[in-house]
Amino acid sequence: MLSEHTIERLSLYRRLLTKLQQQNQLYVYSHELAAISHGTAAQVRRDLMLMSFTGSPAKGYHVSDLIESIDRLLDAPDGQKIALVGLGNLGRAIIAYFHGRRPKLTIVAAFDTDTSKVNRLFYGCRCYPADQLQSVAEEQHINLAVIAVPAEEAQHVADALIAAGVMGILNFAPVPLRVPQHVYVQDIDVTMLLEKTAYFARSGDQRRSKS
Amino acid sequence: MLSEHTIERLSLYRRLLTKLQQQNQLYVYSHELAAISHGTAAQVRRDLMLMSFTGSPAKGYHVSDLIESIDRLLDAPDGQKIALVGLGNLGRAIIAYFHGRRPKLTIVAAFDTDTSKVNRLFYGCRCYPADQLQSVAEEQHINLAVIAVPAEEAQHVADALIAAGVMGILNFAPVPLRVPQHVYVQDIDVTMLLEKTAYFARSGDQRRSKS
DNA sequence: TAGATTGTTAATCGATTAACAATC
DNA sequence: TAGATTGTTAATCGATTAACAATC
Repeated sequence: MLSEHTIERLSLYRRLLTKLQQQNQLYVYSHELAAISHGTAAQVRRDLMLMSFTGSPAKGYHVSDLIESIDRLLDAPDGQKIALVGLGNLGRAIIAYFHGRRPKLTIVAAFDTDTSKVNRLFYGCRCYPADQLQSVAEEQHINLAVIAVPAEEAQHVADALIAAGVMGILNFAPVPLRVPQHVYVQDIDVTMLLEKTAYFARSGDQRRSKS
Repeated sequence: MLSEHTIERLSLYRRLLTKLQQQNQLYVYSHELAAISHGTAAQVRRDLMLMSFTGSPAKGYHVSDLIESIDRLLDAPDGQKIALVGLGNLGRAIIAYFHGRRPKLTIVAAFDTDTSKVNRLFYGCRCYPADQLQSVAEEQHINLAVIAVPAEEAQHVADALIAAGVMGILNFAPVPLRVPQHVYVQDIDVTMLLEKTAYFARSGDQRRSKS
């Protein structure tokens, strides 16, 4: 099927396409799309070919048709519900950022152990006590989660989420989660990425990374 | 030189090694280190070989020697100074998290446009007005930066940082920064990664990612 | 010794890049 | 038509994995 890299780039293309659509630009060339992923025109053409989307040599690709195609691939028709675990600074940043941003991806429940946060609303999203994680996630048919808790709690949280039926996890905790094969985990390890940036800033390497 | 993937894994190995050292474990086998990067023992051996670090078939690798070796590679002898631009929820999460965590990587200055934040201390780090970004970064010989501002401001911020001599940027803003070749940019695009997680959660793909 | 692990090379795998006829 | 871009295949590149003699 489609590789991780291709999916990443399609997500970026869609972001640019949406902006172009707002500017009423009808068509786009592969080299224009290439900029947003720091890629090449050939790569864009290959990505779109993989999803069987075709353009014309004269005009390029039709913007809104392409958005529709990417939507069909990336979005679940009925949307996907997300649980956010951990309402510290990071958790609040995430809930604030995603509020109303991607209609097909909605944070429907937040969880924290802090009783001063429990039962309050954060950007329209209710905070539940952490010990109701599994039951609430199960009831609401949540299938995605963002883990923004300290490292020590992450595995425990992941276990509860998976028991509740969660299939994908965005994990900010700097620990390698042990999960069954059918669960997809995307780690975001800020410390590691900062250390890498520090290294390449010194070594003068000119490569760049998208993650 | 060493690839990005290798540097990423060395950072993770060091994290595990530090924990083992605290537990007074003297030696470690490659297959133990492999777990933290979701990698294989062969990969660990190859990574360590690339940095000319050797172990013994009987005991494995010497924990504190290996930490020292990785330190020598990843850390600048005198440390590196970091500027944090943007003190919203995300910025505060970052400054709180890194406070006292990695001695060789210190956030020495924060910047924000919000006058209610300016001149206050955040975890011992002073917040300067955003328009002093270039002058302060230059004076303090800052060579790394974390960008945690809205997308529209990110390019402007990056330009000022680079003019001040910054060589590496950890960029949370969802825009492709245009930078000169000698500057290393590590993007952390949470929206894109969440969309990818949503896709693979549905498609049942069992791969996993470290970023 | 026997057995597990190491260092290192060769084979495999997958993604990117180059190339080019076909198209508008 | 002339020129730029497309779809698609082949070549290149780099990283991972497999293999195995040497080592403790």
